[in-house]
Amino acid sequence: MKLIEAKQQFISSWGAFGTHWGINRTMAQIHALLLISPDPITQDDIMEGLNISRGNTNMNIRELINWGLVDRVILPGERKEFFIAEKDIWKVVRQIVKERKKRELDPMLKLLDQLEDVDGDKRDKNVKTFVDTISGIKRLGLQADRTLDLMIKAEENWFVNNLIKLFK
Amino acid sequence: MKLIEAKQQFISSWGAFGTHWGINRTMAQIHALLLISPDPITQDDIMEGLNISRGNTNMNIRELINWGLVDRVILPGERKEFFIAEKDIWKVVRQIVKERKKRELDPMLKLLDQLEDVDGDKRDKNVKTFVDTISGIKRLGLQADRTLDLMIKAEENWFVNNLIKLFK
DNA sequence: ATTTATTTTCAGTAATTTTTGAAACTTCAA
DNA sequence: TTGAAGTTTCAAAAATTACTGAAAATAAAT
Repeated sequence: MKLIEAKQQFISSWGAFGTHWGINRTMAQIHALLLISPDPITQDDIMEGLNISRGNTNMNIRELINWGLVDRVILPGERKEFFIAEKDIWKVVRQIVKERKKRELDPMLKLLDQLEDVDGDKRDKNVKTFVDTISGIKRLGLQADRTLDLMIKAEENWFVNNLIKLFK
Repeated sequence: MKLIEAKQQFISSWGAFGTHWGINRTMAQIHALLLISPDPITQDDIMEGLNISRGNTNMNIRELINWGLVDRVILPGERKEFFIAEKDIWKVVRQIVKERKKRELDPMLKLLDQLEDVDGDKRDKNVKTFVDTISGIKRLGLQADRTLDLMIKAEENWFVNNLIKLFK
């Protein structure tokens, strides 16, 4: 397969993949393009590479920067801004885990705390089922929380090697 | 907080949560409603509980059944079909992991295999960056694949206890 | 067989999300 | 300052995704 063709394929698939995980297609595609670009590139490069508008490009780059996956770089002598993605995929994953945990898991746990102490008699099976469900989810959530925290701190090899040892 | 209010809150939040993970809002809400229902319920119960149409209800129940999260049950003497959700949240998570792995991770790994042997000289930095990116993702994907396979097979306590030990 | 209850399908509609592009804003060099 | 280059914003349009409801299909009862 030719490089140009493979790049297209990768960008397109990465975009489709993103949509299955609640990430918008264009954002994932910009990320893909940056991942396979050896050097920093500009907004115009991205617009051209993906055939998208300036506004769309700008918004999604900003979002990628917010997620901590992309950095703005200023090249000496250049007027335009350039962008570059973190290439170490393990760091990328840790960064995504960190952000999603903060944005989703933490608020969910807070909510579950409130829901857990609903009024009513636990002998009422409606109350019991509700409380049991909420408690079960909370317990799982707390475990995920702890595990992910440790994962975020861990070094790739340390984590992976241990997992391999553990499961072998 | 009153039970009825807490139920509403849970259903609504579970729906919102789902949308962040590529699951459609209604499907997640139906799942939530079933999780907190002590006894099996009918399509009409769901329609009424969530204020949605028959068609929508039917489609999303079918989807939940496909995901292995909900079962159809026939009650003796009843004409209508009833539905019930798996209540053990650890089983639910394993089932979701299993399905998403099959639907998303496996195809992605297959694609990466193809993309990895792109034509061209690795001394060309465009080729090198591309291949390195693809290889990095593939390596991570393979590790995730193995780990998740073991997780799917594992018992809750076994897995969690080991992780806790590992990270302490 | 016919009627009645229930489930499924799907074309059309509605809601939501994403994208565009032009105007406003900012930055910097002359 | 002024203006050219570059960036950001956001209302409107387009695209995508989800939902409705009535008709068709299926299943059970008489």
